[in-house]
Order: sequence, then C-alpha cells, then structure tokens
Amino acid sequence: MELSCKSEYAILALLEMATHYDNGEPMQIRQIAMQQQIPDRYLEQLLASLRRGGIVKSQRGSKGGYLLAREPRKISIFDILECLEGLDVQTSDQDSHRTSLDHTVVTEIWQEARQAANSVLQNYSLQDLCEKRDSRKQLDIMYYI
Amino acid sequence: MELSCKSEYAILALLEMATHYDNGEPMQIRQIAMQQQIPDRYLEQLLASLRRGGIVKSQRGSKGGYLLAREPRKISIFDILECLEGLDVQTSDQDSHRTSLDHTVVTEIWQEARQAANSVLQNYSLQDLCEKRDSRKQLDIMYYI
DNA sequence: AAAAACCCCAGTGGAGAACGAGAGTATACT
DNA sequence: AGTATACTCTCGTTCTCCACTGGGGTTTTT
Repeated sequence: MELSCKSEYAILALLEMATHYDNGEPMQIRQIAMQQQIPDRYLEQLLASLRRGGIVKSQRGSKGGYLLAREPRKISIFDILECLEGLDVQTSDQDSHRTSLDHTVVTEIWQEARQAANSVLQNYSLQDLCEKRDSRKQLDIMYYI
Repeated sequence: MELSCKSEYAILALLEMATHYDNGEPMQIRQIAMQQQIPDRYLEQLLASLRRGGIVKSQRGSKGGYLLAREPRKISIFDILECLEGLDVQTSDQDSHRTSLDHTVVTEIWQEARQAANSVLQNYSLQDLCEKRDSRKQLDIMYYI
C-alpha cells in the first residue's frame, strides 16, 4: 500500500531521463543521481533491474550511460513497478485445502483492490507525468508574478 | 501493495465473529484463533487494536470475549485496514521546497492509485464477504455431488 | 594505455513485522 | 467471598527485508 523508496527513486530517475529523451544522448548515473538526490550506488542497481526488465537500454564505456528503451509515452508507471517489485512468487495452491474458504475470499477481494490501483497506474505514462509537472510549473510562475 | 499477515489475520478473525454475530454471545480469543489457525497471543494484540479503533467491543472476565461493535454490514474492509495499518504520519510539507516538483507529481499519482484501491475496499463489508463465502460453499457442494 | 562509464555480487545496519511471556485486572459462577 | 476464567498492558525476542555501501570486474572511448 505504500510507495517504497525504491520505486520512487526509479520513477524520478526515469522522469529525468524522459525529460532529456529528445536529445538522444545517454545519461550517466551520477548525473541523474545528483539531479534527483538519489544515492548513486543504489540507483545503479535499480537501473540494472530496469534494464533487465526492458525499460531502459545501457551503453557501456566512456560517454556511455542509460537511455529509455522506448518513448516516454509507451512506458507506464505500472510497467516500472512491475519490473521492480518483482514477480510475486505465490505459494499458490498448496494451501488451497486449508481453512481456506475464508482465506480465498479475502485474497480475492485483495486482488480486486490491487487491480483497481494497477489500472490507474497503467493509464499514466512517463510522458503524462512530465506534462503534468510542466503545467504545474507554469502555474507556479504565474502565481509568482 | 501487499496484504500483510497482520491484516489478513484480523480480517479472518472478524469474519469468524461476523459468522456468529447473530447469537449475541462474545467469542473468546482461543476459539477464534483455533478456528482460523492464528497464533493466539498475537491475535490478542490485534483485537486490542481493533477495540481501540472501535471495530469490536470486549467483555472482560469469565464468559467474556469479543463482539463486533456494530453489524457486519456496517464494517468495511477499509475500516479494518485503516485501524491496523495506522495513521500515515506524513512528513507533509517540510520537503515541499525540494527537487520536489517531480516528487509532488509522483506522490499525487500514487494517492490516486491508492484511492482507487481504497474505494474498492470501502465497498466490501464483512457481511459481503460472508455471503460471498457461503455462496462459494454451496457451489463446492454442488460440484461434489 | 588510461580514463570513464557500466556490471556483478556480497555484505551491513536499522526498522518493522510476527510473534512470546508475564504480571495485572475485571467478571461470573459457586 | 473465593476461585477460575478471560481480557489488558507492556516489554522483549527473533526474523526478514529494505536501503545502502564496497570491492572487485568489463567494455568503450580518447
């Protein structure tokens, strides 16, 4: 139910990459980490997971770094979380014989709730977040004047 | 995002109490714990929290036990979780001056997702779960025959 | 060749979850 | 009145996981 620090870091990092997506150059870990105030050695691991999940691509060597694997419009927040929070290894059906009738009903409700949250997250892309942020920024400037 | 063991225990216990709600007698911790396979010393603490949250009432002494504070129809799954997972003490606005424009947008999306899940949980009462379980039970019997 | 970046794996520290235990208190029954 | 029963409170323990750190690599550019 809580937004883990891990997921937040990842989203912020990808948001940063989405912002600079157009110029086509890879971004370095240090650069992103500094910009978003994320411990760089930790961000490194998160980006590795995201790479294995096909969210970002990496370029090794000097002048290397990370790049979004596809356009910001095509990456949903759900994609990111799914990749990071990992595959829920359900003990599945070995306890289906238990007191379980109650148990089953409870988990079903939970699934339904989770599904509701997921579909919200599926409908927001990185692009959407960028736009939301930018329009918010304009608004702040307006108020300042 | 995960259903904690704690919350599941609580829901199962309350489900048990809802099932026996009609006869009006308080249920003992041991009884519930045995029925639902929950460590009793632990359940004791959960029920204490639920009492402070106004979900259940307690009757001390011999022949004592726990009772739902109101009808099963009037207790939603959300009520239970809210009571157990505790009030989210948000550090609120002390970090609103940070890199935060990105940060703010992310947490807003998250709130929206959480809200979606919550409204699902708000719409399910203990009564609903009981009925869902019972109709499921009938179905199992049908198949058996 | 050397520097700059990613890559992999193995730990550590603290916090919270999931319990366990003991002493105390209220109530019912005899 | 006394005893047994069951809740009440609080502290302590164990275990797991998250956030983070460190020390090696390897690949690519200059």
